[in-house]
Amino acid sequence: MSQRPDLVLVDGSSYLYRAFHAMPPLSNSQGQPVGATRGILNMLKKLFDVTQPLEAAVVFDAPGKTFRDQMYPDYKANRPSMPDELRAQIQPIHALVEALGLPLIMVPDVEADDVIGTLAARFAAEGKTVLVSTGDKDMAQLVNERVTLVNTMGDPWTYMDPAGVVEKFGVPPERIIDFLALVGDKVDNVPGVEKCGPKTAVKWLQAYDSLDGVIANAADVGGKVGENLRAALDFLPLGRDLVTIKLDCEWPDVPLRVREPDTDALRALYQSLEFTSLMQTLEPSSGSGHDSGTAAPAPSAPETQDYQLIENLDDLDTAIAACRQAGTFALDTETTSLLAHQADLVGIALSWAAGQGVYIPVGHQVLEPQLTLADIRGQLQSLLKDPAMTWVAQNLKYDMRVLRRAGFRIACQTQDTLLMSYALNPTGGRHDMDSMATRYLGVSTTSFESICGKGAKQVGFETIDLATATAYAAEDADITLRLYRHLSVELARAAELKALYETLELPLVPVIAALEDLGALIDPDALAVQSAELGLRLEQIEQAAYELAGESFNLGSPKQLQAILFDKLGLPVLKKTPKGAPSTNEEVLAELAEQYELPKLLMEHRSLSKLKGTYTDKLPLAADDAGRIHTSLHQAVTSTGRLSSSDPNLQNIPIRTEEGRRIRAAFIAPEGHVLMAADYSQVELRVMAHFSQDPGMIEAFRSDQDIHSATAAEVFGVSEVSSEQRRAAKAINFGLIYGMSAFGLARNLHIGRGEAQDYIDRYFARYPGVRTFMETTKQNAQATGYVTTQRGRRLYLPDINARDAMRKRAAERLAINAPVQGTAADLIKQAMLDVDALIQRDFPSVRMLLQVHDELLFEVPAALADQFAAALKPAMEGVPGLDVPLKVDIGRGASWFEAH
DNA sequence: TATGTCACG
DNA sequence: GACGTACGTGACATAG
Repeated sequence: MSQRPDLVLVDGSSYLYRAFHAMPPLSNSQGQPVGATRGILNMLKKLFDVTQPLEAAVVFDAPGKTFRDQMYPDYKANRPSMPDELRAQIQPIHALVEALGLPLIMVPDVEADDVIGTLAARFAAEGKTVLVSTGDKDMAQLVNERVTLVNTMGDPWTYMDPAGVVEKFGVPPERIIDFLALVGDKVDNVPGVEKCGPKTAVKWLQAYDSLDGVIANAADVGGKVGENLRAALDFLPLGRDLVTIKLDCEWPDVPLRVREPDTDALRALYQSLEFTSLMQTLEPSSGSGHDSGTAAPAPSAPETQDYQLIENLDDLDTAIAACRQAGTFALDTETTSLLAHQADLVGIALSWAAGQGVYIPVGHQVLEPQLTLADIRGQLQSLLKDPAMTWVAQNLKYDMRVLRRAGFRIACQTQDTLLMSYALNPTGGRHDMDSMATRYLGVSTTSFESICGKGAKQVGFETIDLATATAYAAEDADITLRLYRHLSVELARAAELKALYETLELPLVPVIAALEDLGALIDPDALAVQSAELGLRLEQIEQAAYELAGESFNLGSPKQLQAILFDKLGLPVLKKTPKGAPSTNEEVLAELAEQYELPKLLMEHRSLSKLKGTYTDKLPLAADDAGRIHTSLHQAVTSTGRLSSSDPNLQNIPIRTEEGRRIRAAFIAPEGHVLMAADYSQVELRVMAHFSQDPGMIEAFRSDQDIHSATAAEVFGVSEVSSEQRRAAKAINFGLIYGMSAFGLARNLHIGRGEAQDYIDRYFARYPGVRTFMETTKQNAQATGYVTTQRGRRLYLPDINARDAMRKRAAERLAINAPVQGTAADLIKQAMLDVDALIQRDFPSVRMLLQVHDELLFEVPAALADQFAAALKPAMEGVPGLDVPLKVDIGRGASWFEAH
């Protein structure tokens, strides 16, 4: 074929297998198989170099069954399932195709052949020339004077036009279907006529013109093969249908124009695949940037958007079937509330292919007709309970809670783009869908605010008209699926981050969802009593303060306070805020309180008004009718891997002061239950011991010593440790975890800098492994740009090589702290999974209630308390990973206060 | 919305 | 020689 074709179609699925078997089993340094990827990449580059078409498509089989399986249950029945080494290469290959600027097409329910046939027929009908690149002989049926095949696997390439088909098969293209039906196809498990090979088939077709002719004259055919032919007569029409390539598939009308390659995306892919020789073929990077682990967004090539409103059961069936065929689908719920425990379903959006999505309204308060939840329940449930299906969500926990609340059971596989992004780079940007669409896909999305307004004027999604709702919701599902495809490729490039996501973060979602659903039970009356008492005391303090100040003022206003303390009363300014104003924080007030009366009152006022304003007044307002508070535990917020809690924050309930502990006493166990608290003892220091491998520190934990006393004995060289020495050692141990300086330690302990430096020197002399750990950690961070936890969680530190010394030192402190804090977070997350499994297996009546960084809180039936405690302790202490033992302290009681 | 402060680990 | 100096969160009140 000498002239340039108008359209080039690539049979990706055929090449996938051929490249896989043709190439040696290459893998890169990560153990990732890359042989087929390399083969297909080379083939595509050469093919498009030579042919230079304006339009093209690389077509792959969509996952799942096809219409042929419906026609013939044994279709492809003896084909072994795809080898794992090949399956692992599919996503990278798809990503490469897109990065090369080639349109990638997969259509559910049909095979790649059918899509190719349909496109070839369509273009040929318009008078355009088509080149089909395939290794599959069945494709010969597509050949005509405008459609040519090329097999690029051999050298030289072999082209097949109509004359070539006759030459190769002995029959013209329009007889190929008949030919294949007679011969059969072993690979696809389509039987033909027993003992009828190509020779016989050609002979018969020449004699009787067509398959119909052969069938009509079957009685005349002699010999054993004739008997076989007559035996096959019933099957032959079906066989013919099976080998016939569809020319009229439905498919997403995506543009087939060949785009410029996306060099940034290619570079990222080549790098991760370790195709280093190909890196040099790319132009220099356009971005200035520091690579913090995420590839630059792909070019925002215009995507067609096919978003449909589902108004009847037929359309619903079609959409559900498409999801089922695809096997992987995005589902996004629209609801009446951001609070999952009071969110009712308003609608469901689904997407099963890029650019496609549907919206199924079930609870809009509009006049337009819509289905009801009852109408869709069966179909949706069948999808969600099917372990062969994969549901992709953005913030899975929310949608999971909403659907469970609506009565659905979730038993399918799940994925969460929020957590994928977080695992890839916790500080790489926000992980909400709009931010991720911009960052990863280079597309901007319709924001919820632009649909529903914001602030006080915001309206519920249930009031939105169906067309607007469809455009918004279907896009959400579409983008979620596209993000999933993108993030899957990125995660495939970093095995340990993939494992972190798959084995820790994702399995934790249902555990946290259940814990949020349960909610912590409080005693609102006790809090109300405390509020009233605090109110009285605060008033007394205010009156006393006004007298001392000589005027009344707002004690809660740092600004007014500054004026009174420093301007009016002339107290010394001990410290300034970052903005340069005189500070009135607790540390300052405490020092001033040694000499003056007013600061002491202010400290008490601050403390009590905090308790009242944040806890005793507010917590009762957050409780539901049953008196339970459903906090949100965020899994993708912190830089280190910890959870965070909000609305309300239950991870900062007071404990350090007596008045504060009264608030804990208002968190109670329900009738017949106890609250059980299980704390990891000194977990961060144990992590430090593990990382540093310091013999002294490890020994202290292995022999279960009081670590602060042990540290004091070592540092101060005494056998009897005074309480003052222990306090100092404790401050050093904590400072250690934070990346302390002599200045910080001095301030904390109220000692001189020299003395603090002396402590630090002595500490490092006794625990030299710790100093080594700190130095190597910093060096590693400087070399790689990030630090890691025991489970491979990564924190990027862009400032680690900063010129600005202050920023550099701040990054160095993070380099030390993040692996420690983050590893502790990894450990307790694993503990949550293990304990959840324990509960499901042996203690189904026990409920996990809260996680507070190193503590888990449970509601336990009183009768089971002993048994559960006995099982809980080894479960938590048994979390693997450290070279020092973990220790768990367990307490229980009628309230959280008593459990401690 | 920014700031200062303080509750927790 | 000066500079700024311990990690991670979320909520509240004030003030602009």
